[in-house]
Formats: sequence, structure tokens, C-alpha cells
Amino acid sequence: MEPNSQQNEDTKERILEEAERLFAHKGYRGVSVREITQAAGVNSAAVNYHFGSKKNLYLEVFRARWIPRGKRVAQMSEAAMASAPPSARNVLKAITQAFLDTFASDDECRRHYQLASRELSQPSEALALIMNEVMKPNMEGFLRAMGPYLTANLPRENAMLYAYTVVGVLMHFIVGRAVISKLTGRQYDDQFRQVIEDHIIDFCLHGILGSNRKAV
Amino acid sequence: MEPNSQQNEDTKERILEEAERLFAHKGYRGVSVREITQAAGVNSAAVNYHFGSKKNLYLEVFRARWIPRGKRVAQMSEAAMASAPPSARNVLKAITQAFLDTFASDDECRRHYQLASRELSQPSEALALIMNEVMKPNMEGFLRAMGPYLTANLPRENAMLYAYTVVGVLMHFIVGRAVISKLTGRQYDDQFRQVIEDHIIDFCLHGILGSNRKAV
DNA sequence: GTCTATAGCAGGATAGAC
DNA sequence: GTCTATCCTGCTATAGAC
Repeated sequence: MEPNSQQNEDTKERILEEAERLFAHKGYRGVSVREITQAAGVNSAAVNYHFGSKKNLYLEVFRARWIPRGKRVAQMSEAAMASAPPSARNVLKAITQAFLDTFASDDECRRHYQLASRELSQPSEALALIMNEVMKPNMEGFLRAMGPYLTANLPRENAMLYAYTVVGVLMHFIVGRAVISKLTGRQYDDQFRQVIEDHIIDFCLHGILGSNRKAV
Repeated sequence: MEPNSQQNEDTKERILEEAERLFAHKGYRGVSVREITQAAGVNSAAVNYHFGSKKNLYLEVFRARWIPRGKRVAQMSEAAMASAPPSARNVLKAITQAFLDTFASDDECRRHYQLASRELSQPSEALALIMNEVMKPNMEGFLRAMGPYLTANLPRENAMLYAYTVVGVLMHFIVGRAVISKLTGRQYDDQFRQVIEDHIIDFCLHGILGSNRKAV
């Protein structure tokens, strides 16, 4: 690979990185191309050269970064479900830990779900991407793993509501971190993180099994 | 009240109404003052005359419309909790129905929680308003009513996590309506609405009581 | 109080030198 | 491929006529 192409890839990567960070933090309209290129330390024309338009850069953030990361989360989740002793609790533990821990940093986790959360409540073209490529398969994997613990004749529609609720609870705790600290008066450190993780697992476990515990 | 003042109030009201609708739909940055004044059928200078600035108009939407409406939701919730036979399920039913039904229309409900949801994940000055005036008191009312059904020594911090989760589930189902229809393949009509309402009540009821059922 | 006109600025995108 | 300079559009806010 010749140096120019290398440089080129670096530039594209840096733009994508900063674009994701800023879009997650401020939303699409809240960020300017100039702000992105400045943060990436590249020329202000680079976005249009490499991505064609601001809008396409936004979509490329999802295509090149969000979706691969989302697929890693799903893989981690599946792997944990397969390796732990089979139980409903371990299935929920697997998806919860995958959602919270399959990231290079807390910040990356937060960014990831802020982008998703904004698409859920204010859809753009990116929503179809994340739903079809990541969220729907992830929810289906979760439901497959939970299958043995649900009533046999539970309609698919109702099962999907459980999966949707679990995802909602997870995202709500990730993106609302500042609010949680304010409400509880407790700093969001590793210890509190663990409290929250346990809370989510317990809440969702009983939420799902409460009306669906299979007769033993 | 002289006609001018009346006209004046009408103008302010129309601007507030359209501003809320558009801010909820597209976010603060996604809406221009021109768009709001055009939708309200008033002159483009009217926003600055009546509200001083776009930012203050945004805050005024919360002060003049969101918070009173949020307080009505809390009142409905409290009233329903007080009038129904006391049970944990009825407490959850009260808050769920208050969240979903204390609105002139489905659209108004959606707008209300879209504004709140965006503030949660991307706080502005409005967040402190809605937290202090509405959300915190509402959560505390919910926990007071749930108190008899929780273990006596449950730390306030953990109780708050339950309230925060219930609010999160409710908002997730309200703002994510389009996604739910896509996931389940089912149209969001009155019948499905009832399915979802029952789902939310059951999920949260068992989610909370699962680890906290008082010994009888 | 209401409107038109516009100042003043920031945005996305592009042309063209290097 | 990269950068500077710039076009054009659209924004908020305001000044000033009526």
C-alpha cells in the first residue's frame, strides 16, 4: 500500500471517528462539517472529497463503524449464552453484559447507544440499517435463547415485546447516565455500575418470567 | 381584555403550539424560527418579539406547556392510585394509564415524551426543569404508593432505580411506536395499544416484585 | 403591535491552485 | 490528494416603517 493511500485511509478513519463522537453527542443537525474536520485535524473540504456529503458521512458512520460494532455485541452475547450453564438468568446476564461491556470504553458504549436511541425516536435512513443488520437479529437470538423458559404457545408478537423492552431498559440506563446520578445522588463509578447491571438483570428476568414461567 | 391583547395571546399560543410540535418532531437544531412562524401563520419576527430568542421559545415550550401537562399526568396518576383498591398492580396500572392516556390525543402524548426523551439523552437547560418540577415528584409519588409492596429495608437508591426503569419502559414504548410496528408487523391501533399497556404493566409489576415481594 | 427588509453570520458544497 | 478561497443558501436577530 503506497503512502498516499495510507494517508488517505487515516484521514477517512479520523473523520469517521470524530463524526461519530460528535453526531452521538449533539445529533446530526447539531454538528457542522467544519466542526468535524477541525476535530479530526483535516481540511474542511475532506468530508466532501471522501464522503460526498455530510449526510453520506452520517450514514457511513453507521455502515463502517456502528454496524460492525453492533454485530460484535451480538456475537459476544451469543457466545456468552452458549458457554454459560443454560438458565434464563444467564441469558439475560449475557445480553446485559454484552450491551454494557463489549466496548473499548464507557464512552464508546454511550456513543453507540446514543446514536441508536436518537434513530429510534427520530428515524432517518440509518434506522433501517441498524434494525435489519443488528437489532432484529440480536433480538431474535435473545428470544431463541430464552425460548426454553417461555410458555410454549407465546405468540411471536408478545415475545418480541419482551425483547424490545429489554433493549429499551438497557439503552435507557446507558444514555441516561447523568440523570441516574442526579436521581440517586450517587456517582456513576464501577461499583454503581455493578448495582445497575444487577438491577437490569433482575428486573428483566422477573419481568419476563413473571407471566411466562413454564410449569415445572 | 382589549382585542389587541387577545390577538397577542392567540399569537403567542399558536407559536408555542407549533414550536412544541416541531421541536418534538425534529429537535431544537432541526427546526428554524421561520418554519415555526410559517406553521403558526404569524410573522417571522413574532418569535423574537414575544419570546426574545429561539432558545427562550424552546424553554418556554417546557415552562408553559410541558410542565403543566406533566403535572396533570402526575395528578391523574395519584388520583388513580388513591381511588383504586390498593394493590401493586393497580399502582402500576395507574401510572401506566396516566402516562398513556392523560392527553388530548395520541400525537400530543408522543410529542410530550419525545421532548422529554431528547432531554434525557442530550440535556439542555430544560432538563433541570422537567426533572425537578415533574419527573422527580412523579417518581417519588410512585414509590410512595409502591412502598407497601416493597421490602421494608429497600434502600432509596434501589427504589429509585425501579421508578427510573418504569419511566424508561413507558417512554420507550411511546416514542418507539414506529419501530414496534415494524418489529411485530402489527399496526399500532387501539387493540394493539391495549396489548402493549398490559405488557408494560405485567413486565414492570413482576420486574419490581420479583426481587422484592414482601413476606406475607 | 405588526410587518418588511436586511444586517450579519454560519452552514454545506465546490472550483481550482498546488 | 490536499488545501484555500469562495459561492450560495439559510439562519437568527434587529431596525425601522406603518
